[in-house]
Amino acid sequence: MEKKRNYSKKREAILKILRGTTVHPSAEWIYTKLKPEYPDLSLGTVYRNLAQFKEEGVIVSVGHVNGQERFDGNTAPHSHFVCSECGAVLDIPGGFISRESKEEIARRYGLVVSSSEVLFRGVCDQCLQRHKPL
Amino acid sequence: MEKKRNYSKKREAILKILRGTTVHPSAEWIYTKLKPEYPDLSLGTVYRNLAQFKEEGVIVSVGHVNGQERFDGNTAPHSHFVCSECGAVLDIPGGFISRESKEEIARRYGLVVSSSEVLFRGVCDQCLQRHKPL
DNA sequence: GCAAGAAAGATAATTATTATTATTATTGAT
DNA sequence: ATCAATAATAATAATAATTATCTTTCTTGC
Repeated sequence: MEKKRNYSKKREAILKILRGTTVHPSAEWIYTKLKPEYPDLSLGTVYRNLAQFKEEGVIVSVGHVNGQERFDGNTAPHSHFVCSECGAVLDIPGGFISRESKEEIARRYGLVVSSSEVLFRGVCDQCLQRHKPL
Repeated sequence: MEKKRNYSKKREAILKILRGTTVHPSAEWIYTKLKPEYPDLSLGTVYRNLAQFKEEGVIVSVGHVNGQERFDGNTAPHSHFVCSECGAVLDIPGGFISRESKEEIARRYGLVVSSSEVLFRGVCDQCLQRHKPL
Protein backbone atom coordinates (compact mmCIF):
# COMPACT_ATOMS: atom_id res chain seq x y z
CA MET A 1 0.00 0.00 0.00
CA GLU A 2 1.48 3.24 -1.14
CA LYS A 3 1.86 6.10 1.26
CA LYS A 4 0.02 9.22 0.16
CA ARG A 5 2.44 12.04 -0.54
CA ASN A 6 1.71 15.23 1.28
CA TYR A 7 4.53 17.52 0.49
CA SER A 8 3.58 20.86 -1.03
CA LYS A 9 0.21 19.51 -1.94
CA LYS A 10 -1.27 22.11 0.34
CA ARG A 11 0.84 24.85 -1.12
CA GLU A 12 -0.47 23.94 -4.54
CA ALA A 13 -4.02 23.76 -3.26
CA ILE A 14 -3.77 27.26 -1.80
CA LEU A 15 -2.56 28.67 -5.08
CA LYS A 16 -5.15 26.75 -7.03
CA ILE A 17 -8.01 28.03 -4.94
CA LEU A 18 -6.71 31.56 -5.28
CA ARG A 19 -6.62 31.22 -9.02
CA GLY A 20 -9.93 29.47 -9.24
CA THR A 21 -12.05 31.90 -7.30
CA THR A 22 -13.11 35.45 -7.89
CA VAL A 23 -13.97 36.37 -4.31
CA HIS A 24 -10.50 37.72 -3.47
CA PRO A 25 -10.30 35.63 -0.34
CA SER A 26 -8.80 36.22 3.06
CA ALA A 27 -6.45 33.74 4.72
CA GLU A 28 -9.27 32.46 6.86
CA TRP A 29 -11.59 31.96 3.89
CA ILE A 30 -8.99 29.84 2.17
CA TYR A 31 -8.41 27.89 5.34
CA THR A 32 -12.05 26.99 5.93
CA LYS A 33 -12.52 26.25 2.25
CA LEU A 34 -9.60 23.84 2.17
CA LYS A 35 -10.03 22.29 5.58
CA PRO A 36 -12.55 19.60 4.54
CA GLU A 37 -10.25 18.25 1.84
CA TYR A 38 -7.11 18.72 3.96
CA PRO A 39 -8.19 18.03 7.52
CA ASP A 40 -4.70 18.45 8.86
CA LEU A 41 -4.25 21.87 7.31
CA SER A 42 -3.22 24.59 9.70
CA LEU A 43 -3.96 28.27 9.44
CA GLY A 44 -0.30 29.11 9.81
CA THR A 45 0.43 27.24 6.61
CA VAL A 46 -2.06 29.38 4.76
CA TYR A 47 -0.54 32.58 6.10
CA ARG A 48 2.98 31.39 5.43
CA ASN A 49 2.27 30.42 1.86
CA LEU A 50 0.31 33.58 1.18
CA ALA A 51 3.28 35.60 2.35
CA GLN A 52 5.57 33.63 0.09
CA PHE A 53 3.32 33.88 -2.92
CA LYS A 54 3.04 37.60 -2.37
CA GLU A 55 6.78 37.91 -2.04
CA GLU A 56 7.27 35.97 -5.25
CA GLY A 57 4.69 38.12 -6.98
CA VAL A 58 2.50 35.21 -7.99
CA ILE A 59 -0.41 36.66 -6.05
CA VAL A 60 -1.25 40.18 -5.07
CA SER A 61 -2.86 41.88 -2.11
CA VAL A 62 -6.06 43.77 -2.69
CA GLY A 63 -5.86 45.54 0.66
CA HIS A 64 -7.72 45.14 3.92
CA VAL A 65 -11.47 44.74 4.13
CA ASN A 66 -13.06 44.61 7.57
CA GLY A 67 -9.72 44.13 9.20
CA GLN A 68 -8.42 41.29 7.10
CA GLU A 69 -6.20 41.25 4.09
CA ARG A 70 -7.66 40.05 0.82
CA PHE A 71 -5.73 38.41 -1.98
CA ASP A 72 -5.99 37.98 -5.70
CA GLY A 73 -4.47 35.17 -7.71
CA ASN A 74 -5.01 37.11 -10.91
CA THR A 75 -1.98 39.28 -11.53
CA ALA A 76 -3.09 40.54 -14.92
CA PRO A 77 -3.82 44.27 -14.82
CA HIS A 78 -7.34 44.99 -13.70
CA SER A 79 -9.12 46.97 -11.01
CA HIS A 80 -11.30 46.27 -8.02
CA PHE A 81 -14.51 47.37 -6.47
CA VAL A 82 -15.11 47.01 -2.75
CA CYS A 83 -18.62 46.98 -1.38
CA SER A 84 -18.63 48.98 1.81
CA GLU A 85 -21.71 47.14 2.94
CA CYS A 86 -20.95 43.44 2.55
CA GLY A 87 -17.21 43.62 1.98
CA ALA A 88 -17.35 41.89 -1.40
CA VAL A 89 -14.46 42.57 -3.73
CA LEU A 90 -15.29 42.52 -7.43
CA ASP A 91 -13.08 42.60 -10.47
CA ILE A 92 -13.36 45.56 -12.80
CA PRO A 93 -11.63 45.05 -16.14
CA GLY A 94 -9.17 47.74 -17.09
CA GLY A 95 -5.98 48.92 -15.53
CA PHE A 96 -6.94 52.57 -16.00
CA ILE A 97 -3.45 53.85 -15.34
CA SER A 98 -1.33 54.00 -18.45
CA ARG A 99 2.33 53.18 -18.58
CA GLU A 100 2.90 56.75 -19.69
CA SER A 101 1.27 58.10 -16.56
CA LYS A 102 3.45 55.94 -14.38
CA GLU A 103 6.58 56.96 -16.23
CA GLU A 104 5.57 60.58 -15.96
CA ILE A 105 5.12 60.27 -12.22
CA ALA A 106 8.40 58.43 -11.82
CA ARG A 107 10.21 61.13 -13.75
CA ARG A 108 8.57 64.06 -12.05
CA TYR A 109 9.04 62.83 -8.50
CA GLY A 110 12.30 60.99 -8.95
CA LEU A 111 10.99 57.69 -7.76
CA VAL A 112 10.45 54.21 -9.13
CA VAL A 113 6.92 53.09 -9.79
CA SER A 114 6.58 49.34 -9.85
CA SER A 115 2.82 48.98 -9.87
CA SER A 116 -0.45 50.80 -9.65
CA GLU A 117 -3.87 49.82 -8.58
CA VAL A 118 -7.29 51.34 -8.81
CA LEU A 119 -9.91 50.78 -6.17
CA PHE A 120 -13.55 51.73 -6.44
CA ARG A 121 -15.78 51.88 -3.42
CA GLY A 122 -19.51 51.83 -3.18
CA VAL A 123 -22.43 49.44 -2.82
CA CYS A 124 -22.58 46.29 -4.90
CA ASP A 125 -25.55 45.13 -6.94
CA GLN A 126 -26.55 42.44 -4.46
CA CYS A 127 -26.67 44.86 -1.56
CA LEU A 128 -28.69 47.29 -3.64
CA GLN A 129 -31.20 44.53 -4.42
CA ARG A 130 -31.51 43.72 -0.78
CA HIS A 131 -32.44 47.31 -0.04
CA LYS A 132 -35.41 47.48 -2.36
CA PRO A 133 -36.78 43.96 -2.14
CA LEU A 134 -39.66 44.28 -4.63
CA MET B 1 -7.75 81.12 38.44
CA GLU B 2 -9.47 79.84 35.38
CA LYS B 3 -9.71 76.16 34.78
CA LYS B 4 -8.26 75.16 31.44
CA ARG B 5 -10.98 73.74 29.24
CA ASN B 6 -10.25 70.36 27.86
CA TYR B 7 -13.33 69.23 26.10
CA SER B 8 -12.96 68.39 22.44
CA LYS B 9 -9.67 70.19 22.38
CA LYS B 10 -8.11 66.86 21.65
CA ARG B 11 -10.58 66.03 18.97
CA GLU B 12 -9.75 69.29 17.28
CA ALA B 13 -6.04 68.69 17.73
CA ILE B 14 -6.31 65.31 16.06
CA LEU B 15 -8.08 66.78 13.09
CA LYS B 16 -5.70 69.68 12.92
CA ILE B 17 -2.64 67.49 12.85
CA LEU B 18 -4.19 65.34 10.14
CA ARG B 19 -4.81 68.41 8.05
CA GLY B 20 -1.46 69.94 8.75
CA THR B 21 0.76 67.04 7.83
CA THR B 22 1.47 65.24 4.61
CA VAL B 23 2.78 62.00 6.09
CA HIS B 24 -0.60 60.25 6.12
CA PRO B 25 -0.17 59.23 9.72
CA SER B 26 -1.19 56.18 11.67
CA ALA B 27 -3.10 56.35 14.92
CA GLU B 28 0.09 55.77 16.84
CA TRP B 29 1.96 58.51 15.01
CA ILE B 30 -0.73 61.01 15.90
CA TYR B 31 -0.70 59.83 19.46
CA THR B 32 3.03 60.23 20.00
CA LYS B 33 3.00 63.52 18.16
CA LEU B 34 0.25 64.94 20.34
CA LYS B 35 1.29 63.40 23.63
CA PRO B 36 3.79 66.13 24.63
CA GLU B 37 1.21 68.87 24.28
CA TYR B 38 -1.60 66.74 25.72
CA PRO B 39 0.04 64.58 28.36
CA ASP B 40 -3.27 63.04 29.41
CA LEU B 41 -4.14 61.95 25.89
CA SER B 42 -4.97 58.29 25.49
CA LEU B 43 -4.52 56.15 22.44
CA GLY B 44 -8.12 55.06 22.58
CA THR B 45 -9.20 58.63 22.07
CA VAL B 46 -7.16 58.83 18.91
CA TYR B 47 -8.68 55.64 17.56
CA ARG B 48 -12.16 56.68 18.54
CA ASN B 49 -11.92 60.05 16.88
CA LEU B 50 -10.30 58.65 13.77
CA ALA B 51 -13.19 56.22 13.43
CA GLN B 52 -15.66 59.06 13.81
CA PHE B 53 -13.90 61.32 11.37
CA LYS B 54 -13.79 58.51 8.86
CA GLU B 55 -17.45 57.80 9.39
CA GLU B 56 -18.28 61.47 8.88
CA GLY B 57 -16.13 61.55 5.78
CA VAL B 58 -13.93 64.36 7.01
CA ILE B 59 -10.87 62.16 6.73
CA VAL B 60 -10.13 59.18 4.57
CA SER B 61 -8.20 55.95 4.94
CA VAL B 62 -5.24 55.38 2.67
CA GLY B 63 -5.05 51.68 3.50
CA HIS B 64 -2.70 49.61 5.62
CA VAL B 65 1.06 50.00 5.51
CA ASN B 66 3.16 47.63 7.57
CA GLY B 67 0.16 46.48 9.48
CA GLN B 68 -1.26 49.80 10.47
CA GLU B 69 -3.93 51.92 8.90
CA ARG B 70 -2.91 55.29 7.50
CA PHE B 71 -5.13 58.33 7.24
CA ASP B 72 -5.40 61.43 5.15
CA GLY B 73 -7.00 64.68 6.22
CA ASN B 74 -7.08 65.89 2.64
CA THR B 75 -10.29 64.73 1.04
CA ALA B 76 -9.77 66.56 -2.23
CA PRO B 77 -9.29 64.14 -5.12
CA HIS B 78 -5.69 63.07 -5.44
CA SER B 79 -3.68 59.87 -5.50
CA HIS B 80 -1.03 58.20 -3.39
CA PHE B 81 2.30 56.53 -3.70
CA VAL B 82 3.45 53.99 -1.14
CA CYS B 83 7.13 53.23 -0.76
CA SER B 84 7.49 49.52 -0.25
CA GLU B 85 10.82 50.09 1.41
CA CYS B 86 10.25 52.73 4.08
CA GLY B 87 6.47 52.79 4.14
CA ALA B 88 6.22 56.46 3.26
CA VAL B 89 2.97 57.57 1.70
CA LEU B 90 3.24 60.47 -0.74
CA ASP B 91 0.60 62.56 -2.41
CA ILE B 92 0.34 62.43 -6.17
CA PRO B 93 -1.83 65.16 -7.66
CA GLY B 94 -4.57 63.97 -9.94
CA GLY B 95 -7.60 61.79 -9.41
CA PHE B 96 -6.91 59.83 -12.60
CA ILE B 97 -10.37 58.30 -12.69
CA SER B 98 -12.93 60.44 -14.46
CA ARG B 99 -16.49 60.82 -13.36
CA GLU B 100 -17.48 59.31 -16.69
CA SER B 101 -15.51 56.17 -16.00
CA LYS B 102 -17.18 55.77 -12.64
CA GLU B 103 -20.62 56.29 -14.14
CA GLU B 104 -19.84 53.81 -16.85
CA ILE B 105 -18.82 51.21 -14.30
CA ALA B 106 -21.86 51.89 -12.17
CA ARG B 107 -24.12 51.47 -15.18
CA ARG B 108 -22.46 48.40 -16.55
CA TYR B 109 -22.31 46.47 -13.32
CA GLY B 110 -25.47 47.78 -11.72
CA LEU B 111 -23.78 49.10 -8.65
CA VAL B 112 -23.21 52.44 -6.97
CA VAL B 113 -19.74 53.90 -7.07
CA SER B 114 -19.16 56.40 -4.30
CA SER B 115 -15.43 56.93 -4.59
CA SER B 116 -12.30 55.79 -6.32
CA GLU B 117 -8.68 55.84 -5.37
CA VAL B 118 -5.42 55.23 -7.15
CA LEU B 119 -2.43 53.78 -5.42
CA PHE B 120 1.06 53.61 -6.83
CA ARG B 121 3.70 51.38 -5.35
CA GLY B 122 7.43 51.48 -5.70
CA VAL B 123 10.51 52.97 -4.11
CA CYS B 124 10.56 56.60 -3.07
CA ASP B 125 13.29 59.11 -3.94
CA GLN B 126 14.80 59.06 -0.47
CA CYS B 127 15.19 55.30 -0.45
CA LEU B 128 16.71 55.44 -3.93
CA GLN B 129 19.25 57.99 -2.69
CA ARG B 130 20.15 55.78 0.19
CA HIS B 131 20.94 52.95 -2.20
CA LYS B 132 23.53 54.80 -4.23
CA PRO B 133 25.17 57.01 -1.63
CA LEU B 134 27.60 58.85 -3.93
C1' DG C 1 -25.05 75.16 40.89
C1' DC C 2 -26.85 70.84 39.27
C1' DA C 3 -28.59 66.99 36.65
C1' DA C 4 -28.15 64.72 32.05
C1' DG C 5 -25.44 63.60 28.36
C1' DA C 6 -21.04 63.39 25.85
C1' DA C 7 -16.02 62.70 25.75
C1' DA C 8 -12.07 60.96 27.60
C1' DG C 9 -8.64 57.85 30.43
C1' DA C 10 -7.41 53.55 31.79
C1' DT C 11 -7.48 49.16 30.93
C1' DA C 12 -9.20 44.76 29.43
C1' DA C 13 -10.54 42.02 25.48
C1' DT C 14 -10.48 40.81 20.48
C1' DT C 15 -8.63 39.63 16.38
C1' DA C 16 -5.53 39.19 12.67
C1' DT C 17 -1.05 37.98 11.95
C1' DT C 18 3.65 36.35 12.98
C1' DA C 19 7.11 33.66 15.36
C1' DT C 20 8.59 29.40 17.57
C1' DT C 21 9.24 24.74 18.25
C1' DA C 22 8.70 19.92 17.50
C1' DT C 23 7.30 16.73 14.07
C1' DT C 24 6.98 14.86 9.68
C1' DA C 25 8.04 14.61 4.89
C1' DT C 26 11.46 14.90 1.03
C1' DT C 27 15.58 14.64 -1.29
C1' DG C 28 20.03 13.05 -2.60
C1' DA C 29 24.09 10.53 -1.70
C1' DT C 30 25.88 6.31 -0.45
C1' DA D 1 16.90 0.66 0.85
C1' DT D 2 19.15 3.57 4.57
C1' DC D 3 20.51 7.58 6.46
C1' DA D 4 21.73 12.42 7.07
C1' DA D 5 20.40 17.02 5.67
C1' DT D 6 16.88 20.04 4.30
C1' DA D 7 12.33 21.89 3.91
C1' DA D 8 7.33 22.12 4.99
C1' DT D 9 3.97 21.63 8.23
C1' DA D 10 1.06 21.42 12.69
C1' DA D 11 0.41 23.08 16.95
C1' DT D 12 0.79 26.54 19.74
C1' DA D 13 2.49 30.62 21.83
C1' DA D 14 3.41 35.46 21.17
C1' DT D 15 2.69 40.19 18.96
C1' DA D 16 0.56 44.05 17.69
C1' DA D 17 -3.20 46.76 16.12
C1' DT D 18 -7.64 47.80 17.09
C1' DT D 19 -12.00 47.74 19.67
C1' DA D 20 -14.87 47.44 23.71
C1' DT D 21 -15.78 48.36 28.52
C1' DC D 22 -16.23 50.87 32.48
C1' DT D 23 -15.31 54.71 35.42
C1' DT D 24 -14.29 59.42 35.73
C1' DT D 25 -14.28 63.97 34.04
C1' DC D 26 -16.26 67.77 31.14
C1' DT D 27 -19.89 70.40 29.21
C1' DT D 28 -24.21 72.21 28.47
C1' DG D 29 -28.81 73.81 29.45
C1' DC D 30 -31.78 74.77 32.90
